[in-house]
Amino acid sequence: MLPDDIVLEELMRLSKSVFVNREVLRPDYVPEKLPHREEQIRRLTQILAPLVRGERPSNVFIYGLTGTGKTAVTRYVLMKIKEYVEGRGPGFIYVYVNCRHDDTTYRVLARIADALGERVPFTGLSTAEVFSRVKAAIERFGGVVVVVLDEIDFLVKKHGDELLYRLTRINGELRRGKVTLIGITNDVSFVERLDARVMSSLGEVELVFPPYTAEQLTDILKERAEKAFRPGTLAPGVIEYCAAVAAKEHGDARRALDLLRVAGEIAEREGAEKVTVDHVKRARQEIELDTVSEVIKTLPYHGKLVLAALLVLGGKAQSTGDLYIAYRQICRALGTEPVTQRRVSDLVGELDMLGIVTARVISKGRYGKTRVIALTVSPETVKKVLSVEEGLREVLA
DNA sequence: CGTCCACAGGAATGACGGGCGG
DNA sequence: CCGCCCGTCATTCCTGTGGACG
Repeated sequence: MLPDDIVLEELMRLSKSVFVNREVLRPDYVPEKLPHREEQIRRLTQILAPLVRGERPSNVFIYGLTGTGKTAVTRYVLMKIKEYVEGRGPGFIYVYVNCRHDDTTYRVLARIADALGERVPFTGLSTAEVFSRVKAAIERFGGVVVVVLDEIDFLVKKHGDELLYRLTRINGELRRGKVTLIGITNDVSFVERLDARVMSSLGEVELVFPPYTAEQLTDILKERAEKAFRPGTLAPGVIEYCAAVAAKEHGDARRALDLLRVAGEIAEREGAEKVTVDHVKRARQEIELDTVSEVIKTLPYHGKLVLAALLVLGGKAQSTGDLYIAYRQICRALGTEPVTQRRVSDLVGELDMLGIVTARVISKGRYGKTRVIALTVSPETVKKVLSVEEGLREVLA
């Protein structure tokens, strides 16, 4: 094929695409406009304004459910302040850490070190060593370091608040340089479990992000769709449908944007002229399949078996004990040594955290206290993903 | 109104593999 | 290469508890 033909073919293909710029719909895209978050932007800017003078702002604690714009607003405001400060005064460094991904003390510290230009090995050092390296790096830098700890509840759930405690006290130990912490969480109950000393320090200022309504989601989607799609490629009602679905799931803008993007991708794959509501419906299924297989992939082997046991029970178990019995049967069928009930209890907790199962503690009075466990995704999806696993196809049949 | 069930979930511990500094 | 430290999966032992039953 001649280069000319390649170019022509590619141009033809692109001109038919429903997208002009699909990046705009990606979750990590920081838009120029953040509809219905004006108040939060204003507040956060006020709080962080001391950065302009090279001074340390108060620590900030931000609450709000997933997809309510916490991360986007925080990054947006910090980016803008950084641009403003550029060449105008003392600079500052900002570090963004997602604690869902970096969920150990070590990894969080390594992230901070990295942003300060201090290379830290993957593993091998003691956390105390990394901590003192971070401190040294901050003193060398000498300015304000803003540390954003997103989804901070993950870190605390797994490793307690020790790191937080140390970070909130770090300013007293530093001879030069200052640290401001921005903690972000979507788990409100998490606050109660936090040490009072940490909370009073971390929560010097608090900021709340309410969920979006369906109408607000529609605005957000319209805004982005204009940049993402070629004009006239969205069938009527598509945006409203995405907004309605996401509004039902606690006003999650990320979900709404994902839905729209994947629907577009499906339409494009089929060479369709327009994105329709039907594409959105299929996008829902595809997204569910993706998230479920992603989650299951990271699960320990016995975690998968526990999930299989739940499937055998029709997607819900009245008690951990019931589930454990079903799990043991699966182990027997596979000739695998079962783990203890204590361990299964933790695995259930893990599945709950990952959001593919809900586990509510209930008390049945005289008949004990247990957890009622139910699948939150469609059993077919889980079955499809689990069937890939060695020997499980037969067990599930 | 106390008891007592069926677990929840914390704490300590260990085996294991991976990775680094010295 | 050794010794140390890490994260992960798992065990053992344990204390705590909401509320129906007696």
